[in-house]
Amino acid sequence: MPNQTSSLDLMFQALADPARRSMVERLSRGPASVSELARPLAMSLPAVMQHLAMLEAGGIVSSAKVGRVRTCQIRPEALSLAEQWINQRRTQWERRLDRLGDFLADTADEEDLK
Amino acid sequence: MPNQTSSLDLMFQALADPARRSMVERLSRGPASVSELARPLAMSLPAVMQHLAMLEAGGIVSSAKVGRVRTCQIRPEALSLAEQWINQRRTQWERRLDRLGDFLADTADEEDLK
DNA sequence: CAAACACTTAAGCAATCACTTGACTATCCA
DNA sequence: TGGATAGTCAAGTGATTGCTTAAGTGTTTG
Repeated sequence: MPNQTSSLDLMFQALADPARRSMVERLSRGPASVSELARPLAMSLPAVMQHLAMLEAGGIVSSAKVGRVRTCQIRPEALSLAEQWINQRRTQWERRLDRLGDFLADTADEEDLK
Repeated sequence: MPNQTSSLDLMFQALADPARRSMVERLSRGPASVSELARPLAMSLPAVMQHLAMLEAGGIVSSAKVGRVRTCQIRPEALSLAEQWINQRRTQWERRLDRLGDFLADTADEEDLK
């Protein structure tokens, strides 16, 4: 059964692998070529290319080729999209806990009046 | 070759599926049973159980069974871990852009002196 | 021009994912 | 007690991942 993949799917999927996160960490310090990204990773170049493709599919990285060198960059808008999704869930949950706390406090006050 | 999976792997992996994100969205409004989580999803209960297992493996959700009902909850600490990782990469990139901007501005100033 | 460089493509393989159906096991309620 | 309810286990299937090796394609550089 085919997964209908949204942009958040591809984004989180892209971040779910340590090799890809290490590439993102490297890129967060500035642009890099494919072989620079590959250097610290214990795998073949084609493997790195495949990871790069997933990062691009997730919108997290963009790249362009000049001569024989492909240079890669982070796309921070994409990262902030993922960040926002998580943040919204977390704060929604925390607001709920606050309301629950208020409710319990009110109930306690009413108890005090007795 | 076995993937040595870290907690961030499992976390992002857990968030990379629309069914699982919909479960998290539901849970961010408060605790729910397994069948409540399943109701809006067009899939069998066992499928939902498998998604739940991945959410628990990622530390995003915890659950406990009382009588015949299993009640699930969000674990916001886990969510904030993922949020922090993303936030660190994004801000590191943005700081770099700022420094680059300063450098270019300084260079322009020196040009002005000529 | 020829060799080195920086990728790129293709094919293949084992492991994991996202489901399914078909049992089965405990509650809970009348 | 006996049937509905809520969940669980197991096995199987097709698609996707995460790699590999082998064989290219363009770009510099001596």
